[in-house]
Amino acid sequence: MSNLLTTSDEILASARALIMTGGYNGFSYADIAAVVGIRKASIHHHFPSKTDLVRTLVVRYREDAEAGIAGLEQQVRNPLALLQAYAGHWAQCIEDASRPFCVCALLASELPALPPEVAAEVKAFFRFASTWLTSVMERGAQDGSLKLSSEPRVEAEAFMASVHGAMLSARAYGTPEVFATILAPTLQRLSPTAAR
Amino acid sequence: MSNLLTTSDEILASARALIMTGGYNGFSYADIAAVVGIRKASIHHHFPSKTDLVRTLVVRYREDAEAGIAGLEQQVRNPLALLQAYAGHWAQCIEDASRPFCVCALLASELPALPPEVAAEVKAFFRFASTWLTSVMERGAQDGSLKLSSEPRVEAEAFMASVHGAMLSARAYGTPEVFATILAPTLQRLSPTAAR
DNA sequence: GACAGCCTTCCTACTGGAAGGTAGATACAG
DNA sequence: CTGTATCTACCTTCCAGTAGGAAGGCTGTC
Repeated sequence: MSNLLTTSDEILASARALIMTGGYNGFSYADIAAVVGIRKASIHHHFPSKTDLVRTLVVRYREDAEAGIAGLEQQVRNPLALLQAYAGHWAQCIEDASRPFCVCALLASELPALPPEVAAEVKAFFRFASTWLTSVMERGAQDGSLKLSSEPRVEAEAFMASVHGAMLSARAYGTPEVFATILAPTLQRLSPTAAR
Repeated sequence: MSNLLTTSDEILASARALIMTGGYNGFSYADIAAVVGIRKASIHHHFPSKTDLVRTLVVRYREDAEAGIAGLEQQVRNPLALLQAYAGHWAQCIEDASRPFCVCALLASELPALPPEVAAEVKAFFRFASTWLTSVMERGAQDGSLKLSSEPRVEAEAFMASVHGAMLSARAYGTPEVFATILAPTLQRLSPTAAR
């Protein structure tokens, strides 16, 4: 109780770490119990079913992302800088190896095999990210800080796809730098200072 | 014996379909047995362990890809057209919903949780795809059929990342068209006829 | 041609362990 | 004395994998 982290927070944190390495079917309550230092049954007290656990995990993940982006928007005004900060966030996560993959990108690849409640939340995360990126693209097109070659929504989807694909490649090659290498030309292309 | 498909081929085919929906941990020998119409133990006769099964599946997958690309290279000479054909292949797979995801892209997301033998083969697939795409980019840069804004290898990695990310988005949104929508501007940008 | 042996394929039946989940008791705080 | 958090003990189901045998085809030998 007097801990900095509540038990349910610890459960969620270790579940996230486990999902990031092996996906939804890649972890069990026993794995979490071993990490957190409690018994399986105690986890069921906090999250009656695995579906409950992962659903609240994804909801929390989106809420954190929303808060993080809201904070970023207050610090950074320039749309290009926002995209760079977004890419930089993931680059750091991948290189830290502490959070080497976006939970939702990983869960999205398993979508058809996920419990419907979890799948719905994963889809909601994609819509949220897409909506935000689209708004950044729109602002960039208006104030000239971004040079778009397609509609803002299409550019946003393409940007998000690049980020997710680059994560996958970084993981496949085992070389985190690959992420930045792939994102650099993508950001370069969106920059108005780029030649031709 | 007189079948068009051998039993082991049928096992591999249904394993591939199952992996494409739920990944490595998302299927069991029992699932395959139900589809193929034999007993679990019979699968063990063909593939002693799950690792064996998936490893040969990935090896076969890469061999098929190599053969497919070799055939494509004989039909199509123009590098831009090669990239379009490559993207078109995946677009068709996704829309057919028969093969809605690249097996290796899916397995790559689970890499840290995969048996080492399988992980090694998945990595080999990524290296193969990257090497081929790099060679296409190099030829395109030489004969002017592609307009690169970075080194061929970087363009190849970025292109592959776009394809994989677009697959993920198409799955997340449940709308196959998203794949083509994302790939279109990517191909457009590589085309020499594109303005600026 | 018939038998014998072998190989392949598939089967039933089983094992040990891990999965998600439940029942019910205990400890303790407000 | 009620609610929260944790425990032990257990359940059912599923998992990958094994043992051993039945069926049938292929081949060599007499």
